[in-house]
Amino acid sequence: MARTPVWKSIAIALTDDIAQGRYETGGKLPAEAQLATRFGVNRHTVRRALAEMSEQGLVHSRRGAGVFVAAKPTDYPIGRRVRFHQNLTREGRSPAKQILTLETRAASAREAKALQLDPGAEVHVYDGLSLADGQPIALFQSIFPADRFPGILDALQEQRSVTAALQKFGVGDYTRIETRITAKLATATQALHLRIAEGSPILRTTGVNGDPQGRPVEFGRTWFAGDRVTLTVGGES
Amino acid sequence: MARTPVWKSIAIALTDDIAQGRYETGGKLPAEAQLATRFGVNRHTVRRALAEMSEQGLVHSRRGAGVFVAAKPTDYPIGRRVRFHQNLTREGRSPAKQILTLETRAASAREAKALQLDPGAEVHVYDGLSLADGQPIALFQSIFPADRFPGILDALQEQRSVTAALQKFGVGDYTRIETRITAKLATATQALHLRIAEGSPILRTTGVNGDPQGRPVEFGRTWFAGDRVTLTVGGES
DNA sequence: AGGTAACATTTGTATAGTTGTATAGGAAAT
DNA sequence: ATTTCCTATACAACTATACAAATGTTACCT
Repeated sequence: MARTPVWKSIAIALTDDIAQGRYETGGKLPAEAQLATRFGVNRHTVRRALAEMSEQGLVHSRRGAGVFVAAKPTDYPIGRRVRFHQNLTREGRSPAKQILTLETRAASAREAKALQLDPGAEVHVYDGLSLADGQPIALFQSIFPADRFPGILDALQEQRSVTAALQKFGVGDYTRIETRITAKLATATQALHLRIAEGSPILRTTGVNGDPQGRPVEFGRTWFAGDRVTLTVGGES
Repeated sequence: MARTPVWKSIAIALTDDIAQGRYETGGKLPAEAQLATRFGVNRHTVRRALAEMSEQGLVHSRRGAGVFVAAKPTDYPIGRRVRFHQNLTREGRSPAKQILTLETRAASAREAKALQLDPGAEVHVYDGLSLADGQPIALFQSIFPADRFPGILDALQEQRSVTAALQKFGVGDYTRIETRITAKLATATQALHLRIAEGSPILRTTGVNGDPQGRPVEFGRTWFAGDRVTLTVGGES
């Protein structure tokens, strides 16, 4: 008779707790030490159970903070119009953006080409972090031509929304000109922001948005946490 | 596999930022709290990174003010001609002098001997602070024979430059007759002026400058902040 | 103009809590 | 005998929170 290991039954019990809604998604589980006394076992045994659940993507832990119930993977449509805020509210999730850095610098060759600028022209750069229900979803970098959008960084600082900021400059609508998607591994800093392990899979998309006249207005790069996002293509709306 | 600690990768990222010139030397870094949100970690983790960088002399912090990019150590040539202003402008740094006290008093035995004066003769004393890019570099004390340079204190008060002041009295050129260098620990008052910790290493130089005829015109003592200055000897120009 | 008081900002310090990792060893199943 | 499961302990790394201390800024009064 192969008895089920203790840790497995603990994992089942905790999984059930989550399913029953006793711990809400995104919420914190009791500390490992507390769970250990609750189940009357050593902390390591609880850890073994949590490791199993973590591997299944049910929970994720942050050193020093606690163990959290993982949110469901996000479906993120990549169509002609990509609007972060819209994408998430449609799914009933609460989006948020966090500014990491705002700076102005000379464009790299790659950036200048994408935006059809002279090499070395000035660009405004917006580095940020996208969150859904408080959980990091993606890192992004938005680059705008400085001469056409002077002071756009101030607008972004106030509202954080690219759509709203561009509207201030008379760009009421913009659509994707080009999108590329590749797979990468998370660097240390990326992993830090996205709260994933170093070396976890990352979806990187590179895209250029243009105004109705076809002039490029934004060159954007986005790094999605592969475990939390599913990109969907097609099915335009 | 020993993963690199989070604080280390932050220190590396910040060091790189400084090296890339994103934060100019002498300039202020974002507040610890801001850096913490930018890197998505707790403030203490940022502090750990800053502590490492501070130990390496890359930054220094002032409570209530901020964290500043430490200026690179200054190469200060001690040759036959020591000109503070020249030394720094050659390195592309902006020098400044700050007067602490100007007074006239009787020379001590040591001072009288160095200047070849009768014991108890009157001397003018110029206590001041040298700065590079706004950062304190050294405390100094310049002593002049009062009978030969009456009213030199007024000249110094106007221009603060020893070279210019001596020129007013017909000393167009002067060179080092003698220089001594020793190491000390900073006293409380010295530390205050130099903005270093009490007990930090201090380079003390004692020197006598003389006119072309070999007559001593100035007896000077300088206390350099050991962390910020490297004295270089030889390689006359 | 100058001083002063109040306030907000920022770094320094202390304490406690939480997860991550390493090591060592006992008990039970194969 | 060996392997797996679990316990026990200790320490490192990071978080969370609160408060102290120094600084810079601004408003206001004289």
